[in-house]
Amino acid sequence: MPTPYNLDIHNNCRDCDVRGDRLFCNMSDSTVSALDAIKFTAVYPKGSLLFVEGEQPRGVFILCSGRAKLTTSSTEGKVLIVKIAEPGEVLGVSATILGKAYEVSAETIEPAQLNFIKRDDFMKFLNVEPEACMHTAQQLSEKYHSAQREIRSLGLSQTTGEKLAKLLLDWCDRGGETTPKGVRLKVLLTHEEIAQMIGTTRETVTRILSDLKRRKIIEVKGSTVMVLEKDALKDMVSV
Amino acid sequence: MPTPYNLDIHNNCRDCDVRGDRLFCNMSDSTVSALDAIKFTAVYPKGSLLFVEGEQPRGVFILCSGRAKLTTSSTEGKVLIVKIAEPGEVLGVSATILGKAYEVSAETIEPAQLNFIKRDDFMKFLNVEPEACMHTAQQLSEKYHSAQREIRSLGLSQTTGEKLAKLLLDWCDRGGETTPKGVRLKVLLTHEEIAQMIGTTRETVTRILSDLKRRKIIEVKGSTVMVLEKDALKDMVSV
DNA sequence: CCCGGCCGGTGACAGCCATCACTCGGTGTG
DNA sequence: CACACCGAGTGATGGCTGTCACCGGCCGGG
Repeated sequence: MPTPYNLDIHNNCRDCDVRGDRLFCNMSDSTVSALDAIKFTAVYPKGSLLFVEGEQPRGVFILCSGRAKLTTSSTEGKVLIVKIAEPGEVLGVSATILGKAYEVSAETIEPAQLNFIKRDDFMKFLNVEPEACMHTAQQLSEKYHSAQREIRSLGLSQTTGEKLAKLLLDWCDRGGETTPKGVRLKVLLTHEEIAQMIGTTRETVTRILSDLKRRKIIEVKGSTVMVLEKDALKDMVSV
Repeated sequence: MPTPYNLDIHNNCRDCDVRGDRLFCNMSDSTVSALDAIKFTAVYPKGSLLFVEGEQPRGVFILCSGRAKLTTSSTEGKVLIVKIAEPGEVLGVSATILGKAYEVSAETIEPAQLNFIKRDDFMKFLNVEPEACMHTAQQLSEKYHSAQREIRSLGLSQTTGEKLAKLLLDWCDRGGETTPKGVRLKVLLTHEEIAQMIGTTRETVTRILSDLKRRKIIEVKGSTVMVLEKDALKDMVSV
């Protein structure tokens, strides 16, 4: 049976076949059943705004499949992509727990399935299910960890080239496909979005990528980037 | 009776008179007693290294009194002060929970009292005491929240002046003493350290502060800074 | 088929700021 | 008292990169 957006939909967390791979969802049957009872599953198209920076927290979203970008922006309209969230992550936890406004905005960049849990239900869930609370603490630790990496990269990089090199290396470690020639990456972001990830402008990204091409460190064909000289990238990075 | 470093030492968390004010420590008597059983209290002089970035996590430190700076540094030796931790904060939680290396270094900048809890004990504590787990999740949420603020400031600020203005405004909201003339701040950091907080150089900090003085936005006398025109600072900030 | 919009590529230019190199005053120490 | 050391202040300079401007290619829609 075809499903919307060609997603493999799991209506029931208990029977979810990828549950074991997910840091948060990997909990005992009884806890997951409790989760099933309070969650609302929905499939969102690309570009859906899940929540907006500054908004009072309505609850949390568990990203079952698809990816979402977390952004923050200045009053001048400049946008910073804080993170690309992957399946398994829980979005909006910290704001929900603290009862403070969401500190970032979340927007799907692919069709995505999400489980929404209302704030009250989620808090009760944490209080009643110690295992859930523990997994939430882990999830938050992961978030803090990756936020620290971001801070390091933004604060310590000397040049924009360094930040971009670091980003490419990150991608190599994450979704890279290693080939004899080098690491092949699928980059589904525009130069504009890459710029927003490292806090610079589109033109600068274009220029640095051109430079890397000229120096035969990378090759670009459409949306695939082939990293030929990973070591050369590493040499550019001091963070 | 005089105590080392003139600190008011609490050997016993249960009888601690500031417990109620502390996000983490504000727990039921039974939970706090369990905490008392596994903690090691010690007083550290200024400049003590509690843990170092990259080190495997030994456990967590609860900051009872005094402040500590959390730093991260590049291979080139450039240092970024990620945060000044205040009493009540728990340091090293995320690394301890994940079992990954500490992502920052922690160093006391004043004489400080800390409770150390070994990793195994802490993890058991979280598993056995749901209330502790909940408070840890809150603590982590706070940490994530402040990390996000840092990311915003580092990534979205257009100029160094903007970052410094934002830092001054932060200080006004935190420890500022409001007077008819403006907000009086005690700045116990050197220009060098301020530079490390906003990812710039000492010279630039000196220059920007001089500029603010010339424009009569601030006055500096020794280690006290008087903010005369808070609004002027706000105008400099778009983040 | 043409047109508009989005994305990528490039050049010119100015401005911010990191770097280097001094100076100066205060503090502590031998 | 001389000296070292640290923090602060300042000038000169060069390079990175943000900004503005324009062009070309691609794609989808009328």
